[in-house]
Amino acid sequence: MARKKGELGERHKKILDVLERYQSKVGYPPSIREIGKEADISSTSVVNYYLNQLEEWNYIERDRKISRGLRLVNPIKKVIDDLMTIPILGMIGASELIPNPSSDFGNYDPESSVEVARSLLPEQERGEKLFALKVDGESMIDAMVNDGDIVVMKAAEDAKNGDMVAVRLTDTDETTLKFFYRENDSIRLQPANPEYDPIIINDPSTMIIHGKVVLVIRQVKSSPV
Amino acid sequence: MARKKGELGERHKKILDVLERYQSKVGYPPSIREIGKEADISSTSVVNYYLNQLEEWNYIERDRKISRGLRLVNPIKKVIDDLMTIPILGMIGASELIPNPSSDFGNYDPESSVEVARSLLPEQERGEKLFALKVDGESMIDAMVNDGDIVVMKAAEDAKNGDMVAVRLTDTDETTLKFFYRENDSIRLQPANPEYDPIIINDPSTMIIHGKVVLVIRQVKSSPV
DNA sequence: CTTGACACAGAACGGATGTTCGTGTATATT
DNA sequence: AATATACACGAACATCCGTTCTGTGTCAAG
Repeated sequence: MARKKGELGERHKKILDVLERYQSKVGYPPSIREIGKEADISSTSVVNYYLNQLEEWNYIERDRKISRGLRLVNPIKKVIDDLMTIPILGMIGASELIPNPSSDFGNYDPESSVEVARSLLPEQERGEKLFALKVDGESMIDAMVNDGDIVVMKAAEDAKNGDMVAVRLTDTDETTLKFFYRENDSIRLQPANPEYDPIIINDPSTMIIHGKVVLVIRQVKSSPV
Repeated sequence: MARKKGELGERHKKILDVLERYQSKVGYPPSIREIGKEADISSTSVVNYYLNQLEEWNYIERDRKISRGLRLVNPIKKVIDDLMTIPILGMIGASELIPNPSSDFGNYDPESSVEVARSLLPEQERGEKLFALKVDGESMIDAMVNDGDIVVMKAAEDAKNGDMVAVRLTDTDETTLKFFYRENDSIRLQPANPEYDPIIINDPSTMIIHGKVVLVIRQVKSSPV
């Protein structure tokens, strides 16, 4: 054989190079004819021939019958994994309602979203659908969360022990952030600041869990005082 | 003039959202018919109509006559330069010394660094040389900063009113985070939590400013209690 | 010398996809 | 009322583009 199986020939490398440069320069993948032009291959079938091999060897992925339906396996994943855009769905405060996060994805607004490096998120939350809320007011001081802080959350109706959750207490009609503990016959909501006392819930129906807190971000600008 | 500048209709937002999701999920841009399907628009001409507007308003770029020949304007820049890797140079705690940040910046260690989206940082700090410290212990509760939090800072020897600074008090030998105010003949260090009292410094030589706090990040995993 | 695997080219086919046009419906403006 | 404008639909059209088929040349093994 002219080339050991699994090793890339000149044209394979050239095509991969074209793919990478084209994608990063133009913003979308090249067509077969464009690849041929860049890699000095006159026939579309030959380009197709090499693309099939590159796919088989797992250098690229192809979507059949789709124009420009191919992508590099490595770089794309990197780009996707690096940065997450998390929408800020609303405010959270003393007597503030949280908008339903499960409403469809019609809420695109570049003004109200935070970008977070995936590496900042806990391992198991990186693939989840997250949303963010901006803290309004100083009612969450016992959670060590300040006015203006951004709280990144995952929607949830239930929680495990030790999770920090956003809960709404229906009798006092307030929303707070607390650590969640299920005890014998009650639920203990523990503030992050040990100087504050926990809340004991005996009737679970007076408490609604909105979500689990994943990340708190405080952008320090200038003093509020 | 088609419309008031900067105002996006419902369908504009939806299309931008589809564009972003599709691109980041699939790896190449959607076709006009695919956009229509995702955004509940039945006619290709209507999708084309909105794409033309989005192009005119500089939200996207289009290459005519080319399949899937469109790209978002923002995300490309996002990938290139919107991620900062900030080194974690050490701990900050009750009696902990802060290593000199200007010493050796050369030791790149992926284990001890945080990646932060530039958009999270205040405008004027984005080009600066930043470093991060991990909070050790619960001595900064009055600054509403918890054990394990990551504090992103900029090195500084001086501060302006309203800045949050990391200061070391030489007489009590402790390092804390406080809002900085220069008053008549003294300096007032104000805790972020209003329930704590400020510290008044009469002798400036007993206080060393280590840096200015830019960002606080709290990764919520499980309860410390 | 065959044989067959491999690399390559060109052309033709047909589906995928961007573009254009005719039409319709609100709403505001004159 | 008449006109203009923004928004919307669907069909027809012209390309764009992936796929497939036929054919050529090379080279090593049988």
